[in-house]
Amino acid sequence: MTKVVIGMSGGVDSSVAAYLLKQQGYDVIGIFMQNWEDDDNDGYCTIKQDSMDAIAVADLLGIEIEIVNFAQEYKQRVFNYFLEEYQAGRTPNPDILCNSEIKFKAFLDHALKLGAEYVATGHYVSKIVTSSGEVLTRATDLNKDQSYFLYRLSQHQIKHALFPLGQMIKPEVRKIASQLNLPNATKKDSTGICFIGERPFRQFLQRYMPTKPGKMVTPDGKVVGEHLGLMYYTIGQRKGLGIGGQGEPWFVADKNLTMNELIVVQGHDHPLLLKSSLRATQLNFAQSELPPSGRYTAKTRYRMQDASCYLEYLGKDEIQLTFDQAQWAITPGQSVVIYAGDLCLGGAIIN
RNA sequence: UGGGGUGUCGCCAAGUGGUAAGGCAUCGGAUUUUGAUUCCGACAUUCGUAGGUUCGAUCCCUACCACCCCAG
Repeated sequence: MTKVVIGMSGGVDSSVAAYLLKQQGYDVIGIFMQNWEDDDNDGYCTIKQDSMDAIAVADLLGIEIEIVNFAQEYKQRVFNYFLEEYQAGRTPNPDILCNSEIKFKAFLDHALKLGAEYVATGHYVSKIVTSSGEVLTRATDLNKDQSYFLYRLSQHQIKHALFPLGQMIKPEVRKIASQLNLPNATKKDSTGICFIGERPFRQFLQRYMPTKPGKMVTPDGKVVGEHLGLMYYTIGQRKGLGIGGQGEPWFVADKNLTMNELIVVQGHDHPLLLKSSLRATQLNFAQSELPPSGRYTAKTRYRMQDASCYLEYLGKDEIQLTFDQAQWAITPGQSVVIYAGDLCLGGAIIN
């Protein structure tokens, strides 16, 4: 029997995924990953509840479950980067790194050591084999598709991954869960930074980065408010600026690091919020051959529609994408993920 | 000091003798494995203060206060 280690988070998705694997005849072992250790008791920590749910589900399904702690690795490989990026005024996506560094690295290594052939998760994504290797493809449930978060996986990582939910749609998953009487059948979908969870974000960041107040200015230099520190804001952000007064809402359009100024503009469709091209580095493509220059679609943020664009290489590790239609709030630190039809080819980090 | 103007929710801002629009901000919720966007909901028994006229005033009158502008 092929051995599979599945990451069980305590949520419905990974629970049903575990069930499906078992149905498919795999030798399934569940592992609950603890990747964050809270140094305070602010009540946002759901690890205890989640691990109990995972254990309850494993019991019900009749599979073994083990708890492993990757908090060390998470801090070193994900969280430090996360903080560095914020310090630099960018907006990182830690969950993408968490996937490539923890779930499909530390965890994968652990699984391989246990003699497993595959690691599985409850992600909504599929994969197929092409002449130049295995590639991820969009999930059947386009609404839940998580290929964006997994674009950094390498050939080796994809090869050893199983995604039982790739062809499922969420309502089916919920239905199976309730038919099985899983305790988490109606548990709310989790959101928030993976493992850190939902908590007041600014407060959380403030534990690691001191505030550094400055001015909020319009593109022509008019001071319209005060900010607490450029790292607490992201391009396209509207909420939390506190600028009242006349007319349309205000959005963050840019940051001036040297002046410590936040550039804000009024109106959702302000031209400064729309850019038709971008450059990105830290390329990652799964297949052995780089995709040739040409037309693809790409998304600049999770939950954005991917848009058609032209890809060209500016160097060994830099690409430029030119979109047919300007994209809203392209943000340094975020990832662009490139698709060819339903194939998720890979992507890079926006500069 | 004389002349003029203004004073409505944190900020803009309608309004009228008949019992307070809207927008921004804020807060709550929905959506979301990046607290971005988007969406929904809440949000002035009260209209600078004190009197008066009136069945009834935020809107009319009087005084006062505050701020702004022009004179000086």
